[in-house]
Amino acid sequence: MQNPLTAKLEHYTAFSPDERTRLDQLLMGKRQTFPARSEIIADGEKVTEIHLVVSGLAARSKYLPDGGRQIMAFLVPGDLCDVEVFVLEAMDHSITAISETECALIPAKTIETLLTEMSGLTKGLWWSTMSDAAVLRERIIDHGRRGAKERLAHLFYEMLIRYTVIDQVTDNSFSFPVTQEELADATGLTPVHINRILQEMRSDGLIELRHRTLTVTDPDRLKQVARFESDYLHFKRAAERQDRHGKKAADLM
Amino acid sequence: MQNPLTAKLEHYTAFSPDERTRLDQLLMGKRQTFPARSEIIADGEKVTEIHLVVSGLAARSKYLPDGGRQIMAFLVPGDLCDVEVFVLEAMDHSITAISETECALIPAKTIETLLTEMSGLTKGLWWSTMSDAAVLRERIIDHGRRGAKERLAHLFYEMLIRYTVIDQVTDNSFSFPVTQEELADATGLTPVHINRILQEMRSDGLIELRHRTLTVTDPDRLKQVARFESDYLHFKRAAERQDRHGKKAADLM
DNA sequence: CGTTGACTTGACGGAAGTCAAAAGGTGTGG
DNA sequence: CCACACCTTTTGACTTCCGTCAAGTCAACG
Repeated sequence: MQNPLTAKLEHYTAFSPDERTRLDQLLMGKRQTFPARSEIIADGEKVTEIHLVVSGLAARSKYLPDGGRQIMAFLVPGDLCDVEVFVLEAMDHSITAISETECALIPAKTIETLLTEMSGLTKGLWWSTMSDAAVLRERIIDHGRRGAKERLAHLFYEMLIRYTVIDQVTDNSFSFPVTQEELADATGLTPVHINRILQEMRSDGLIELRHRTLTVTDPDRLKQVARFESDYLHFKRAAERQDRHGKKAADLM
Repeated sequence: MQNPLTAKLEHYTAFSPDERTRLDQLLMGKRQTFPARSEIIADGEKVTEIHLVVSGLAARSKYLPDGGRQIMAFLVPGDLCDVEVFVLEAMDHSITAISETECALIPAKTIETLLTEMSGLTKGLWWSTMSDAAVLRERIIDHGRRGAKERLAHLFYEMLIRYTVIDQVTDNSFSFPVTQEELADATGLTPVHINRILQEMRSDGLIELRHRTLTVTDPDRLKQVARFESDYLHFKRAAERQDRHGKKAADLM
């Protein structure tokens, strides 16, 4: 059978014979087979090899504290499990085998070489893509497994962090000029329902949203309500470096 | 104020002074300001410049045929709007300004240079990230704006295409060894509800799901039920090249 | 043939949607 | 400075989709 990664990528572009050979060689290395229902990569794991699905079926999923589970994507042959190691300190979700799944392992060395030969801009663009994807994954969990109030709370808390990172938060307040209808569009709820939940959150003393400004009255409790658990925005390094912005952002997580 | 892109990326890694200078220079070029509620990038547009939000607030969103709208992500200063042009023929969603938003435009030339100096593997990895993100975005629309039946239908149709691309579909049938509970985890529904919907779909003559094999009895109608509209998997080039797999995959879209 | 895991069925409850109308803001032009 | 239009927010009554709980069936396998 043809290399499924090349098969997939050729739907996007044509490769030179040389490039194709190199891609094919990636699958020639170490292989590992995982039985059905086993964990290919655990949540929180620090991955050093990239896993590529060669046969079988796997899922990118997240286990929630309440025992629930959200599958964010199915991985079929040709799909990569953990490209995000380029950015992430550790996995922010797990990869599980649905049926018996065989993976090709692409060694860390190959990858590190790539990183060093990349320009700062390339890295920046790529990281941007990957951290966006992390936010998207979290939003899927929101929509799939969290109630309306949790969902809104989660969105607000996420925005609090993201605005903190770019240093535009003062006294837990920041400009967030969205209408209730736009909040509805973002959370997959209706404007009417958003309105009712906002009232609840206000009377709970969690937030204020007035004059296009969001004030997080009680960040800790908001975080709790949101079940904001994972460090999915991956600002760990910032926390370690303890720089000006980093310290503030790290405090929130 | 500091360059918001650098500010954000420095939370991930340290840059050399040289790299930082080059990143900063990106924001020194052309700028464009978009009024509130205007479209920064239209769905279907072919973008030649990368847009970086410098100030204001924008949203990555999709307008649905029924007039509804799903916001998939908010874009704050430092966020890139359209890195996906590296893979996509055209945007599969639109970017709209929520409040007045200023963007820095990174010219096509800068980008093309990057592409040529990238190795095939790097491209492969990056594309993989980006097409995964496209699938994630579609899943958010599923969860936010589609009912249970549409959601399941959409998942099935997506899997049909993805398995077709890697040439593992015969007679609209392919191995899809998931339990109803796993389908529930993937769609954000309950196993019980999945069961009832599957029964409906079976009696509608849309699909069969038995013995770990999914048979799409009526692909056209399944696609309709799923409101599967966008070409979000971006196999256009395959369609153009009319190769063996491509022709089949293209027929589905 | 009994155990296990997946699937099926029914009765009931609740979170969120729908529809419709009123109230509150905001900006523009007279 | 008022009046008007328009948009956003708020409120209430009613509906529906989907979740919950719980029991029961079916098929595979040792």
